[in-house]
Amino acid sequence: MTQQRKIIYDIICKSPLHMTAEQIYAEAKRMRPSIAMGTVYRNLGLMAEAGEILRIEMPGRPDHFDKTVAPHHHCVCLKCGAVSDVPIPDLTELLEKHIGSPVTGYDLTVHVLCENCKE
Amino acid sequence: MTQQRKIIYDIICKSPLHMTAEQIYAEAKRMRPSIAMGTVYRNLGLMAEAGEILRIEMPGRPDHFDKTVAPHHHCVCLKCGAVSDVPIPDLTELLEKHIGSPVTGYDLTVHVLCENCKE
DNA sequence: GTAGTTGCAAACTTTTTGCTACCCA
DNA sequence: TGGGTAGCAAAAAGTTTGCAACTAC
Repeated sequence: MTQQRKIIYDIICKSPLHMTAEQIYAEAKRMRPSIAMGTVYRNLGLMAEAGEILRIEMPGRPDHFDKTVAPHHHCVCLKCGAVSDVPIPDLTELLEKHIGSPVTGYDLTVHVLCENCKE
Repeated sequence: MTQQRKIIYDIICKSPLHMTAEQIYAEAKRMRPSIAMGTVYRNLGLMAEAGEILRIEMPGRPDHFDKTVAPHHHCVCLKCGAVSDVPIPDLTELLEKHIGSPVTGYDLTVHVLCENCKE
């Protein structure tokens, strides 16, 4: 584990938000101005693959990253783009019941207006 | 409605598949070799916005387009990337019940192995 | 005639990758 | 001292856009 990776990992762990690579980069740059975007992406990818962090993908938006690696769901605010956790049980069984064949997994993102944005 | 738009619309309507812009472009080019990718994207965007076709977005994959505009759900084959319809009821109420606040909408893509790909 | 559309190419966004130099275990 | 990284810059993939020429009505 290099200094860079530690910085990136700490940013994710300390933040209550689910940040994008861009946001993590900006934050990391404050602590180590020489850090490169490529390094951020590379380490995010490696940590996500190793199961140390969770990559949250959703259509049309940059990936976000979550310190909570246990499977769970997320919502995104349609106005500001903020991503947060949401208490929904696993839907695999329900989906299989309706589809009638095995389901490998699924992507779900709930659209909401977050507290700040629901004017 | 220009010739180009009509060609694009017909391709979508005639195909049982949910094609990508790339695939639609390839098909359109056979009928009108001078057509440009930009024209395909522009018309897909315009028709999707007008509600004449449905844009299917999912993380990490190109958009697909569907002639069925009524809201419904889709699955994607993890092996070949083919997208098809899937009979799942609307989940808005279920989601709101769990979350406890209004839900504007949601993205759901079910991961499967399609008939051809389930070894 | 003119508003809208084409084809082309360039720009854009997000993410990945090739490369050389470097650092540390 | 050699395998894994960093930093940089270029590339990749998918999509959008600016613009001059052209179409359709």
